[in-house]
Amino acid sequence: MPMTNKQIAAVLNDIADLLDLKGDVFRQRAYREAARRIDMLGQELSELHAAGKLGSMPGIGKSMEGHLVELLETGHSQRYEELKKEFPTGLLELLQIPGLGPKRARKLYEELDITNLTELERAAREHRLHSVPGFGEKTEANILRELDRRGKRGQRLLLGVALPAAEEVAGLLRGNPAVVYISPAGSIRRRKETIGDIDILVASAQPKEVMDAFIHLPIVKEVIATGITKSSVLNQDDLQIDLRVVDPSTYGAALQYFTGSKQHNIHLRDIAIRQKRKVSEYGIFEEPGGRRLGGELEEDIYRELGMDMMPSEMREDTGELEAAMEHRLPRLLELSDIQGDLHCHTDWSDGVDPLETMAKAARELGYRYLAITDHSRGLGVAHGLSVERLREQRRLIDDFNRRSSDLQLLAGTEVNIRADGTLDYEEETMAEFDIVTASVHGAFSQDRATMTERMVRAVRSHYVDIIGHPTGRIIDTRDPYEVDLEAVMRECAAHQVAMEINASPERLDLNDSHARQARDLGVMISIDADAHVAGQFSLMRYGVYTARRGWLERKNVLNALPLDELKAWLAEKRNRRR
DNA sequence: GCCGTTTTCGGCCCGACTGTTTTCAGTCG
Repeated sequence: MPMTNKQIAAVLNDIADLLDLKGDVFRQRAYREAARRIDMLGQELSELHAAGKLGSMPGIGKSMEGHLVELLETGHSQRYEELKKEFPTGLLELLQIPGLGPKRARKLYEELDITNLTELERAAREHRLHSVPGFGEKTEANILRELDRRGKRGQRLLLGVALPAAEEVAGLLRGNPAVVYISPAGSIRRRKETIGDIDILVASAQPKEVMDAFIHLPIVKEVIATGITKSSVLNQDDLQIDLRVVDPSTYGAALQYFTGSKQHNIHLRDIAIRQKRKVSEYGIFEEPGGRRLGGELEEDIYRELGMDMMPSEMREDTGELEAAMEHRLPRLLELSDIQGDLHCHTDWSDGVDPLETMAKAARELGYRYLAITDHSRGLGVAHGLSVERLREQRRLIDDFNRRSSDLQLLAGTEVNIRADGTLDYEEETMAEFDIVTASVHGAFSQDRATMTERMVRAVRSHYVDIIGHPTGRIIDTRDPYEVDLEAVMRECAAHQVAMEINASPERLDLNDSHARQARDLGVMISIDADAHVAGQFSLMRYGVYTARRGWLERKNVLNALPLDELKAWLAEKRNRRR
């Protein structure tokens, strides 16, 4: 069993930390960059290796390729083992304390023989730290405070929690006359699936007034810090929200900078240097001389470098800067392109609302179609539908469609993919549905080969239109099951089966990089809210964000098709069956 | 260790803040 990407990235990051302790800054950066690339990769390294394509990855040169091959084939790295002999491994824990970097961690090791967090805490409590040159009273107190906060700190926030909180604040401040521009920034603006900090950027010539309004908002429970350029508060849900104020003349440059990602900015500035330009959060400048070329608008930065402006979701340094330079950025899917939702549940299975209520909510969103896809009979916990109840529900759907001119309901199912890859209804029942989503709901712990075979079998059944939440992950709660996703994708492409981006913020499954891989392999994507109550249709936007992060265009998305084209797609598939 | 519209050698983002400093190193985002 070869190491997974996550495991390999963890080893490379450890090596980077160890190199950092040695003071080998640039080599450290190379390892960290390789780890980052691997972490974001849409497919397993072992597959790339098997295909002989490891060396073609950007940021991976001859040496790194050698390390990766060694890790994949032997499960360990000689370089790593040697480095670990130079420093006690507990020293790496110290680097996780904010304010403690490689230089000072090493100093603590050399001067006080501190080799792990426990020893650090003891030394700090005994006030031994400030005997080390460069460590004073405050540093010691800060380290103690951070040690104390450790453990209490929660996980990263889901975008589905962070974005509404940021939008609420932005909405409340937008009407303030001192506010010229306002926008959430950082990973929220890039619509990453999880968020570290909630950052909001304001352009104003009267920062005092903005800060005053901010810290007195009704949603503010506690003011953590307040200054002229930056303030931090806790809202009623104990979420920390940071607000920065900049002068309107530098707003674009600041928004560009604070949106990131860090890698995107580093690469952007590197390109700027080659063009004898300098980019900072204050603008874009000519070098030498420093004449300012722009910066009030975000577009200024990209335009002055000869690039098209790219959506914030793309800014992860995965090729968007090159594409922008060559004027070949994709035209990303928009929420308004979505014509309907192909996956929802009613009170017939484990949903809350009746079918009529769900249909009404879909109509209010302007959808042209909605697939009713309750669970199949084998899923007892979710009140899966028997064949008799399916027939009954079908009559209800037909009846609705006779009365409705604007919204069409499709009679569907979210059929369970059993452990052996067979589907949960007989063939003659499967043949009656307008649309079929098939999903794995149990036996998650099968080995990789079994799970892959199981899903491939479902794809080949000829009755399945969409594979639902294809990896089964729940963010920060349940890992994806072991499966050769690329093999499943190839099968989907060959059999005209779409894959889902489940838009529920705790799923987002497929994720961004998988979605991009699916697109590259020619797999259609269906983006669905998987609503179990009418209000959840609005979660669709999170799926669209994920699709945009995966560079998806309208043509890649099944439910961006108008109803007649969707029906044609489904009919073509049904004709293939014969 | 990576990379190339100056370069196969010699670079590798930029600015702010903090705490410890008499002018700056370390850390962070």
